[in-house]
Amino acid sequence: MSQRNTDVPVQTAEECETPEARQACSVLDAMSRVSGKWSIGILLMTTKGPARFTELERGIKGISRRMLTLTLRNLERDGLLTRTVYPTVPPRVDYTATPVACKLYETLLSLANWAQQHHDDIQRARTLYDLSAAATMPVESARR
Amino acid sequence: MSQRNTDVPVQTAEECETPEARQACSVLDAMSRVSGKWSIGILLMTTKGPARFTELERGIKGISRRMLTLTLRNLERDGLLTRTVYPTVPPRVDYTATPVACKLYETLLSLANWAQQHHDDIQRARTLYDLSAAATMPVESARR
DNA sequence: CGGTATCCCACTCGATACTG
DNA sequence: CAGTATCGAGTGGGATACCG
Repeated sequence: MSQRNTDVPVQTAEECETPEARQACSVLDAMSRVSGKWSIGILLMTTKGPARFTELERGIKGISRRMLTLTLRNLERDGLLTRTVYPTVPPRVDYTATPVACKLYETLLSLANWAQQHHDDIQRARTLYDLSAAATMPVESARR
Repeated sequence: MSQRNTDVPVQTAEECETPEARQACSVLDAMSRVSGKWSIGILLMTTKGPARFTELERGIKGISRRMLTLTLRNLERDGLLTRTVYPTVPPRVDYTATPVACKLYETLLSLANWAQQHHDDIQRARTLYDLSAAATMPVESARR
């Protein structure tokens, strides 16, 4: 009910024979923790101090209650978020990133840097690729 | 036919108002280039020199022809892979990671390090979480 | 050898409504 | 306020078969 197929994508890093495959699995492993549309945004808002449910809901544009809850639960399950309930009326719940998550966030910044540096390169490569692909099959491109 | 929804997940980094949101988008952007089950493995094998189609197919355990082709095409489209065709008989195609992809791979290594360092923490957090979740709803856990 | 073409299922995510 | 429950669409990816 709470989770399903979240364990072991294909094989764990330990089960891989070659060291290269182990590294690939490790990367996959790390990425699966923060995959999904909303994990990064939530991590981002909770690494700078506790955030309440509604704070997150308002701070992350476009997220639905359902997805916020689901993503929070998954992050909590992985030990990346701590959930603190204050038994007040009305109820109040704080979410805070754990030290492990903060470490992760730091390494994600280098990814962000890469993306910012090469975003234009990639964009150009794409349009170029799409253009030449369209040129070789003009029928398909005209169909849309 | 070749691609579909690969452009702009929700909003581009430029469109984000707060600098935090822009970084979140950048990370998402970078991850979307290598998301999917096989991209990392392919990148891994092609950063150390050219690799042929069948080499990749054999080197990456569990991948199907279809997914190999699809992932190769996407990476090529983003300018992360160069595809070289030798008009011989039988045909021969080489795939090589571009310098941009090699830079990406370096930053992915820090992610791999994070995963390796904290894999056990996360595993422990999970079993703990699942155990206490099962304890609070014994009916659900007995149902499976 | 190096791909396409089809079919199909599982899972993710969004929308909406209800609740302690 | 901080969630759950339910439904339904879209997509990622596997299996299989065929092709230049």
